[in-house]
Amino acid sequence: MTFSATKILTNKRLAEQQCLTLLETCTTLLNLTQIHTQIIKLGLINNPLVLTKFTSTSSNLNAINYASLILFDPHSKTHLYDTFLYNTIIRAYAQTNNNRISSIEIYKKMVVNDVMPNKFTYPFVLKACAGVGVLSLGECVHGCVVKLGFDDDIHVCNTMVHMYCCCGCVGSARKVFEGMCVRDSVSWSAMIGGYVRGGMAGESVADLGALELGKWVERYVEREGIRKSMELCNALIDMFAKCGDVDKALRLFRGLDGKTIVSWTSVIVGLAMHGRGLEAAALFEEMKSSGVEPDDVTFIGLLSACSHSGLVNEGRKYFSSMTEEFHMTPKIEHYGCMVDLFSRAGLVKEALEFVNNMPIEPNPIILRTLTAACRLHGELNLGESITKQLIESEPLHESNYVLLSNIYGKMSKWEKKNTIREVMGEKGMKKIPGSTMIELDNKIYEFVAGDRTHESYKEIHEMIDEMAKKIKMAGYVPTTSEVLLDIGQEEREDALNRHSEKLAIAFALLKTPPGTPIRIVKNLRVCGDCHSATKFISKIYNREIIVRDRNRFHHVKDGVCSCNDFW
DNA sequence: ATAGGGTTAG
Repeated sequence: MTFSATKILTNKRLAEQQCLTLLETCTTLLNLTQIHTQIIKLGLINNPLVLTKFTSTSSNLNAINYASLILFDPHSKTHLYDTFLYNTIIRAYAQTNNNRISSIEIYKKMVVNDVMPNKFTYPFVLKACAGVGVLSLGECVHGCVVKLGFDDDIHVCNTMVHMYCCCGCVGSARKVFEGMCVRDSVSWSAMIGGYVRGGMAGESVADLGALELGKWVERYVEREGIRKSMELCNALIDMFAKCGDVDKALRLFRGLDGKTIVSWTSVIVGLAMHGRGLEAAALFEEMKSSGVEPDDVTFIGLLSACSHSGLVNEGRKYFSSMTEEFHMTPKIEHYGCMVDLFSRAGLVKEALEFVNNMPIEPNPIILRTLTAACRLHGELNLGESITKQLIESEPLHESNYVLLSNIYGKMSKWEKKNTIREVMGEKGMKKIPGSTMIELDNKIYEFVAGDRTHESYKEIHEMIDEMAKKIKMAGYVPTTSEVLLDIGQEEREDALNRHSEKLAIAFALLKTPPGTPIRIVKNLRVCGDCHSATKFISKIYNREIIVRDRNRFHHVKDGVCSCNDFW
């Protein structure tokens, strides 16, 4: 009797072990189905170890899907482990790239089935919301957190900060952050990361103030003696670089001991944004000698650094070193960087040849880079044909139409250009209007082209006229060919003068004492004419002008821009 | 048995 009981027990344990081993090696859905049958047969459906294993095979989407089937399997009576099981499945989905929405679906089922979420549930759910980026959903979850009283948990709050930041709502993130009674280094990294990304997303309000805010954050962290973890330092480096003080970022980086690949990559990317390609390349070499292996992200940073500084040969060299020296397979992103490198440097033929010889199909992003280069360097027919293909493959992507319309503008095919605009109108698409922001005396001002609503409208326009006269005398030639409208020369010049960059600069010249640096933020890429005019203005008015573009910084001083005209 | 933050070209 004793013997057989032991035997059954041993068998059970053996079966359990067998299932665990099977799950360990399982790769396909078929295998999973078989294992599931086995699990039911062996009566292991309520075995927590087996179920955990089932759900934690998270790298395998099939396994996650199957695990969620098990959860709703009529054979399983999972009362004891309900919350835990839901949590593991929610976590598994939250960690995938494309199935975060399932994570939220499971959470909803959890609520419907009256299974109580616990404080471990919410970081997963919020992470999924952050990944999906839907604010309303996140807000709803926030409401549940408050209702259940989990808003006093530091982990939950940290993820809420992260979630709001990812949804582009830095203000709400800040509110949660302010409401926390204890903040640790994770809270700060999440908040700093939010300000940085807020800037990148064009939520310029955050990022204009961010340099001052950043300094304040650093002082605060120092004063409170908050542990400066590697993640926090890397977030600070990234923030200072993206808020315009790349030297500060470099100093912080130099002071780090135990630099990780993320630290190196952050600072290389930072230098790239500021057009300091040679320094980025030098740092890359230093990194190699210090024994840190570059990864694919490092190469994106490095190649974009070459691209933004016009270092074509270096870019080529580094691209081939990826395969030859580091035995990596370049991804579509790296090919994209190379196309961008050639395009910026005006080597349209090389760019085209490169695309034709690529071992993978170019994606729409690469094709758009190529057509933009075609437009800029006069290969209009080629540009037209590629853009038409793009519209066919992505009929809902607004920038394809803008590109084609601009190509027709450059060809002076006004009728065709108008047709495109009409098509866009019919489809309810609109070109994003260019705008420029500036912060003066703690107030944010936003300008759009031809703005007449501003209180100082008259003064600004007088200033612009004066600016135009002075810089023309110094040799500025308005690039009227960039005005893609069917109008005469004088009207073209006038259209250029009403660009939002020029309005903001004129306003700053009026309102700030001589010699003060001017910091402005654009939502799109800076236009060629404004770039040229800014250089002249910096010299004549003796001002340093720092322009933050959609992609990068331009430090304009004494008639020279840090981008060396590659952007 | 289960948790949070940092790097990515156009």
